[in-house]
Amino acid sequence: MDRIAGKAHTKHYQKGAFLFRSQEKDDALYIVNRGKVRIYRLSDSGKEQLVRILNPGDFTGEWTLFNPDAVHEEYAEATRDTSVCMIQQHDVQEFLKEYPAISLKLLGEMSQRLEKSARQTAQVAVESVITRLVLFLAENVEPEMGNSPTITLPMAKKDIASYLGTTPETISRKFGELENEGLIQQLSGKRIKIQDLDDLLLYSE
Amino acid sequence: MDRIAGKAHTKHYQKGAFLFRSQEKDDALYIVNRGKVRIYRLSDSGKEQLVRILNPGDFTGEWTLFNPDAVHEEYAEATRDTSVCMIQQHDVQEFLKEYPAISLKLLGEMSQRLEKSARQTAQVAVESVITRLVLFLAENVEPEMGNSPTITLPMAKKDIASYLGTTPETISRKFGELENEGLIQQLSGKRIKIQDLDDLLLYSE
DNA sequence: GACTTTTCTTGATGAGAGTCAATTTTTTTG
DNA sequence: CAAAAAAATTGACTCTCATCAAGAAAAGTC
Repeated sequence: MDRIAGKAHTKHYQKGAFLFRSQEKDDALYIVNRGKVRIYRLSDSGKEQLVRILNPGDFTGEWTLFNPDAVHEEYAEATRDTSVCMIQQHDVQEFLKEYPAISLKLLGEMSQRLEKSARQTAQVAVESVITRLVLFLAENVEPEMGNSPTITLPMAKKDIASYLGTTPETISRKFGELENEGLIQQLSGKRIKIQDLDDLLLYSE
Repeated sequence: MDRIAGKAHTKHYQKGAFLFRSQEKDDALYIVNRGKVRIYRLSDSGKEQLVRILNPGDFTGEWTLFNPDAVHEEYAEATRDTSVCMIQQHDVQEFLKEYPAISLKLLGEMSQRLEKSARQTAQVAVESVITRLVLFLAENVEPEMGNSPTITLPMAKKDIASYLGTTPETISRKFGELENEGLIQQLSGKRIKIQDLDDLLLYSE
């Protein structure tokens, strides 16, 4: 373990700085220590699609890691002051050869991410916006509480819009619709009260 | 290598048979030997979204492999007579521990698939159908030829529709549109002639 | 706390794409 | 090769959602 620790660098990024940009050559693995990082893509026409948000403990960069020659197409932007642990491709490969069990862990993580991505593709492709929003809310309820939970949106509404492949205007209207139907209540800030989770899920058809 | 060969079973599926269905407990890795397999998902409302098509050499089942307890949400259907090599979760894990280099290969494959999935999500989310179709065609040109290539559609148009998150009717219309614009010619069967690849790509805005 | 900036909301309008239905073409099968 | 099944096409209609614009609210900054 010390071997790899010796190869890792800690880097700090201010809010708004990029860990990497699309098309840039880069072959490091980034593990977030502190802060928050948005991973997104840009279409030809300049519209962005949020891929995911990295919180402490999350990592990115596995693409270039195992496909060193190819360019990647994502942007990684620190949305607040962030520190990351950065390990070069070569060192990671060495490390994985030495500790095969880690590869299995990594494969597990990757397959989860793949599953999530496939699910998101399917949702964006075939579900209406209201359904996507409901499913998004359902995925983000804190598991603790019962059937009438209060949730905290994990990102700004404009980011939810981007993540769900729609616009802030539409998201705003859909939240309004859910509130009119008595299914949710928008409390202050990012807090949302769900009246009845089952009812909410039933609404998405 | 013999160790794993001993653990593998060969199974045959007739056209229309399922290797597995959504929600079914299953923890095997499937490697396609011969034939063709459609991997797809169903929305609540019953609409399907094609995730990918497996040809000989391709594999699936990695999800349950590394997340044995979770249920998967995909359907794997043989679209012609198919034979697969099937290996149980436990045996794969043993095998990977014994040959760590394979894990690295697998990680490479998974990260490519993840990249492709993310790209597809982004496209379905923010691009118009005509743009998605053009990008799909561009991705499927055989690399050999110059700027006026002939391509063979890798799947039925209805599957392209499903893959691109739209309907057969719309795909049919968009192909017609491209043909009217003089950008492509639909030859017999699944063969398409592209007049000028650059022009085609420029059209997608 | 006042100012600036970003995010969110609301309205009006239009276009892209889905749905339903009927026909034609292609592919499959015995 | 003929019959059956599946896939593709075309037309008419509808509707969800994006866009543009303008104002309100919230968050961040000095």
